[in-house]
Amino acid sequence: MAEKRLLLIDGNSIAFRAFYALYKSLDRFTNAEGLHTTAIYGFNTMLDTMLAKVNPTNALVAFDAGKTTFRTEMFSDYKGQRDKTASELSEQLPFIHDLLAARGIQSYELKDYEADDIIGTLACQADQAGYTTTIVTGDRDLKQLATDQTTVAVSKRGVTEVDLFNPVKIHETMGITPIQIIDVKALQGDASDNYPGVEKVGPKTAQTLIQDYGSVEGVYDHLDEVSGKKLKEHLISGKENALLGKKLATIIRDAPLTIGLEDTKYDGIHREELIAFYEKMNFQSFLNRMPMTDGEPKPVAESEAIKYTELTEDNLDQLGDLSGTVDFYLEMIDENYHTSAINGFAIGQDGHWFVSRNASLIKRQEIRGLLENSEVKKDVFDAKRTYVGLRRLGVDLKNVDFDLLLVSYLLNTNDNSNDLGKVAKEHGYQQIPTDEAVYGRGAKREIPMDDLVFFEHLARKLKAVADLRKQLLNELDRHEQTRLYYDIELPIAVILAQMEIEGITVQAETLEAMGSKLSERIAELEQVIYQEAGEEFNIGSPKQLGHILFEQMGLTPLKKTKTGYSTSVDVLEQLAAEAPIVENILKYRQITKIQHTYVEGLLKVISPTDHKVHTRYLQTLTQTGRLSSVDPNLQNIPVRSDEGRQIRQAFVPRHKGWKIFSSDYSQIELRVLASISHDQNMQDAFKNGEDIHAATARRIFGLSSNDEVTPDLRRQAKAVNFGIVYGISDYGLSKNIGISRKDARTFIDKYFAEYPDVKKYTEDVVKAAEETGYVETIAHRRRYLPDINSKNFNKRSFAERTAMNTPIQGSAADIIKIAMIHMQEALKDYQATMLLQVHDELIFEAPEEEISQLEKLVPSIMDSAVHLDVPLKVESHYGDTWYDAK
DNA sequence: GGTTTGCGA
DNA sequence: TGCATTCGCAAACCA
Repeated sequence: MAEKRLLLIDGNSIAFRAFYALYKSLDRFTNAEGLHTTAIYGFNTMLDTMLAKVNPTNALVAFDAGKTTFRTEMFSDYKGQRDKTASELSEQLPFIHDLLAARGIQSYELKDYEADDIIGTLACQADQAGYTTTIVTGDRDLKQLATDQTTVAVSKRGVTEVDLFNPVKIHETMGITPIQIIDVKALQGDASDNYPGVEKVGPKTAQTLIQDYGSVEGVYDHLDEVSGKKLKEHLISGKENALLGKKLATIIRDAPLTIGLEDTKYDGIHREELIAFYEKMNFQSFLNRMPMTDGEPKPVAESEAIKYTELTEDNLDQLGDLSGTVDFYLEMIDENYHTSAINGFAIGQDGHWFVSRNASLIKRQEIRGLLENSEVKKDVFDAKRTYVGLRRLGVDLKNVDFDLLLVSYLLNTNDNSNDLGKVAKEHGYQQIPTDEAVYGRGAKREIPMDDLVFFEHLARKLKAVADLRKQLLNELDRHEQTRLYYDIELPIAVILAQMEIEGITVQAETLEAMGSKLSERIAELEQVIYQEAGEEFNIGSPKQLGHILFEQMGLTPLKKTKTGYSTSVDVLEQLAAEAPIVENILKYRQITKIQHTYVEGLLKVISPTDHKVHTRYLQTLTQTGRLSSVDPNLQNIPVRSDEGRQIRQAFVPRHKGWKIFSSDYSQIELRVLASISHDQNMQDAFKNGEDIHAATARRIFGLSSNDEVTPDLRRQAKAVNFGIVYGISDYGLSKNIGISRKDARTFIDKYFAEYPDVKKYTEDVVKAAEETGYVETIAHRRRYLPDINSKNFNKRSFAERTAMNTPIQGSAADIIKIAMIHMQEALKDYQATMLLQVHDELIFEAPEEEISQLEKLVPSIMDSAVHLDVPLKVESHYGDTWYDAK
């Protein structure tokens, strides 16, 4: 038989605790209508914690039913001292009831009784029925309800931390049984409930008396044995109070409840209702955590049966009825859609789902006609993937309208799974299992042999896309992200697909020649290092290297990692003077990095058919809106050291006589900062075409206009500029430019003094994040920061830095995406082709005769992509290889 | 699969 | 008091 676990919550007491726990944040926690939400928020936090802890089968929250109870009947001053409940709290109580309803938790109150009595009665019934019960309260008096099966959890300062009491614990701490708590309280009285008890008898005396005589009655039966003349007198005169106190303090265990245990069944949240409630309360962090609340027993929706038709050569005519908006899904088992097998597809609309393993059917006019028809809207999951896959079949997908993956990413960058089933579940849709569940994972991942399994999964995927369309597009609209989606992200998906398919030519011979030379150097360095170490070891193993350097050779370990000594560059650089081996290790690291990651790595991914590499840009991954690049990553090809930079010599135009042409934004992030902060001083520097780092150096080092800005001062100012963008600390800055922490603090203070509106921006954006739970870019790209109000310093600080950085980095990402869209349109008249994007840089290949036009065209499009308060500056370079485009 | 290291903006 | 600049990808090592 299943275990029965009952969770009983003292509603008023917890609401009260929650309210005062967040009292200091009262003004920060309000919803759009100005309702304070501290108690609701705290209450919900407690629910999350306790539900996870108890995993109850039954739950109930008890409330007090108004001012008068049988206790006030008995003693008119009962609780008479209490201040009126703060209006900021009482206004929240109705919403706590709504919250409970949405969470599927029964709430209950009973006229003339307090919450305690409801809890006492149910706990008593539960004990008899064999439940394990947990009572959550802020009121220590409820400890009297503890039994072997019932634990009382009393919340500590906050609402999530609790002290647990069972009879054993109570005996250990007070030397009495739970029931005797009533007697102790009767003697000592209760200031908050406003009854007096016996004069001069406090907790200590009361406890000792009850330990000795068992109960109030016991004390009076043995009054002559009580030591202390005064005490005896007080006891005699206070007898009536003591007996009254006992009645008041006793929690009723047989209240006339109109419900029973069978009414407390807990089956998990009402998802839609709860989402709506969170939205109304502006509880972004809870919204973000919705998918993660796996600890709760969610109703596992029995998937409804789904009907579908297998498409064959012979029934393609059935697609003739499709019009308007068509749902389409292309299945490719491997992550890399440039090379993956194409395993099948699904197409249909409005309950008519067609599936097939035979991808070549897509080329048939009945299907191709729909996909290529720009009058027919298409709904898909992952537009870019679908474009590339279809292009491999010779089909040009047109007019994608709804991309479940892309919309889901824009709505919440945290939910960035690529698995349709997972994404659907994030949005409360249960009718589709994950790919992992159907296809397996890792080495076992494969398309099911069984048609029934595979086809059903395809059909369900298609239905999920169709079913989620309306809900998600509405949400997009509520986020004011409709334009971001239709004007930026959907067009950029097409352009990225084109760039990926085009690829960039990489000369294997060039890399191979470099590889041979590097191998020689590596072998030489190895010998020298072994010599210096006095033995052979694996230089690439941080563990073995640490052993050699710090144990064998006795160098000073400057930093430790989780697992041992750190041997990172900054450590080794500081040790370089101590032993010549260190320089050689640094060189060895640098060369092997180039060899393994770039020479060998790139050789592995050059396509043998076209001698190109075809990266994949991940459009729905980063938290800021940037792209990332994989297989290979073409956004981190070396450039800073010349040895690394030479890798770029292998990147060449696809035709002889063509050039590589590159344009990059100069200091785009600082310009964005100057614009969104409205800082006049920083804007002036950009408007006057000044070198921003030199200008900053002048300001923070207090140089006069004729003083020379030395390269070192400029370097330091540059570090401060970058630090500001990333949300700096004095510690980080001091480490970065090798100055004392105090000096770093001075620099930052001076910086904020010189750029006062930058300071204001950082404060404002954090404050806005605290209130709304998210930050936004200029194009309304949104990032939720669930940790922004965290009590954990680390988490909160990280969220604060992110709040400052994301609008800057993300707006820069918006800008270059807009530029790319304009660029691709303009290039229709040219042979030149856009090949790569590296965050603030676009790389093209073009015939030499177009170069002079590109030198005007590309910067003019890039710098007019958006209108900021400061000009955007673009620099261009070109050459025979990527290396030479400098 | 996690850790350390190092490449880019 | 603590902690201590953002966003990424990929390699080798090691359990």
